[in-house]
Amino acid sequence: MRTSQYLLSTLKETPASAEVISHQLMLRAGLVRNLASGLYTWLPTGLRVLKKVETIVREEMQRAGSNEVLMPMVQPADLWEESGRLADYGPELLRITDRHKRPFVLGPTHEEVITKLVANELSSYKQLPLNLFQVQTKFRDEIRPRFGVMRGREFLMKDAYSFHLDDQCLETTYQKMFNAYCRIFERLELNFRPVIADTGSIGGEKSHEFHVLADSGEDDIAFSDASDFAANIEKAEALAPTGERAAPSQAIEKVELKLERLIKTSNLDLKTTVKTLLVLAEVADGAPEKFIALVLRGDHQLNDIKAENIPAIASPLTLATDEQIAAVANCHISSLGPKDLAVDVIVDRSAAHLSDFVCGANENGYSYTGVNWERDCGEITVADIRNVVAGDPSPCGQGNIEIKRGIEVGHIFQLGRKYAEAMNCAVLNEGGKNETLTMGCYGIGVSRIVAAAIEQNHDENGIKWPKAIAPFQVAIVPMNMAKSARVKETADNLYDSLLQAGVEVLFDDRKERPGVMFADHELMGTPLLLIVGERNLDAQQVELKNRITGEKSLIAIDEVLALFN
RNA sequence: CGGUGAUUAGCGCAGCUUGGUAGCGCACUUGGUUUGGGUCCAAGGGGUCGCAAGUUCGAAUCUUGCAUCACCGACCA
Repeated sequence: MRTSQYLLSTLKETPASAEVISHQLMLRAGLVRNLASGLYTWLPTGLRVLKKVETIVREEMQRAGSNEVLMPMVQPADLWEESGRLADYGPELLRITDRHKRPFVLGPTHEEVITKLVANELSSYKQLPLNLFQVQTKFRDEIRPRFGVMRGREFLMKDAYSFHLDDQCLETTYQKMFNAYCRIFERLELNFRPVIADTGSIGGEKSHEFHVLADSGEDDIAFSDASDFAANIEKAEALAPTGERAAPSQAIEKVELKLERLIKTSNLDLKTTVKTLLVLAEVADGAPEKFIALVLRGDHQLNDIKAENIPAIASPLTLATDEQIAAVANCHISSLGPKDLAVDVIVDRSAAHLSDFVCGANENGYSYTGVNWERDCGEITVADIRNVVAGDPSPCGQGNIEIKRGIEVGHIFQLGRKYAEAMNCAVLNEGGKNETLTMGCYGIGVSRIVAAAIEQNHDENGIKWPKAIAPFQVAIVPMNMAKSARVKETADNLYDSLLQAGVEVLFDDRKERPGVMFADHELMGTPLLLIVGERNLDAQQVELKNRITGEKSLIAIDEVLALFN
């Protein structure tokens, strides 16, 4: 490709709307342009990268035995009615109506369509297992699209679905997909981790997320520093502290200071205090509202998901209002404490390990010191309700927890029979009986990967593409071609021979100063530059510059082709 | 959806307090100059100042409403 025929569209200045580095660079390097909130046009350079990611994903899915299909983006709302998700999915599902007033949705995912398809196509267990995938545009009407294509409303996704008669077969495919995903992210040269995940609203038993590690990521991931263990922070178990709890050594004492003041004035370690939260309890329909107290060590944070998973606690988790707290404990939230509280108390494992601790006295402006659980607070329930923090022992039993930010680029689930049951997806088994299938589903955010790759591979001059997804393999940058016939001839010849050899080459034939060309190619992240100048032509050489390492070397013109074999 | 802020040329911004017919830098066009790291000089094109209503002799500027965009939060395979 010659730049004179190409839409380069680089920008010197950073558009004000771009927050994260990948979004800034994607705009500056001319990869995408914004159309409306969460909607992007892919320009030629961006599309080249997107297609390369897509190709790698496709190749590895096919290698793992998945068949490519293509399903409509527009789906009849009836299907969603059938699965029960029309009501569940909420406003993220964009609903539309056709000219006959029939309701449709823009597909945010394709479980319904694929399950319906398979229900119609399969009739015998002999056709199983079956694995189908597509690369398709999805639409989710995100509450807050941000970070460019990282969280757009319309995005490109590879989604695969597998169908099985039994759980063991599903497990085998799940493992296969797990391995295929690892291969994909290795080929993309991304620093990634598979992470144990919450199955969330989609349901099912087993699930892994694949995260690209980057500070700008939206998810917190807990790692072991001594093993492969990694889990979404929502899912990472906080183990009970080891060893015996120390015996009470202090007498309980009431002091006239708010807990907050007490911590400040007497240099109290937060780890020797507990904080108390009041949340709604789960009650039968029609029963009066009831509350439960949750107690955490002062330095720890409540994990909403763990709390919600406790049956006694109302889901979604709802914190009591100031008025409700006053009604229960006759004090402000800052003076709540577990002693003599008129509601059930659930204590986090770490808080439960404390002795002689400090807490609120359920009386405005007063606290207790030297508190001990059984002696002063009576019966308590202990549970894991906090977020893990760096330094906690890893739940895998080896090493300690480390926390990093990640960008979720892949997610694999064992779905189970939820959709197959709803859509009546069954085959005849060996005994001639109808049997409902079990399913897996496996997603990869193709467009998000482009952004994630930039987050991990850039410097102050621009993008540093991994070789496998660079828009061009090499750019020819001629020095003062307009004045030098020799430079022009050499560059032309190099371009022709590289093109013929099937190399993706960008020939910068603009009448620009060298600095402008260098800056543009560095911004776009082309891995190799071939610099053709008078300086080296007498020796029949051109300069080769590596974008990643910054290394420059001279190379004989007739050896250039050999670089790309 | 709540909180905050923004909306003036393709991009980045000033002008608004104190109303008087719109400006700077980059980009773009033309000519010259320069040519191994974003040259320099000159001339030029481009804006119903987000939309609507109101106040006023007169509104980018003041008032009201609406829309869009972004940030923080809640939400999220």
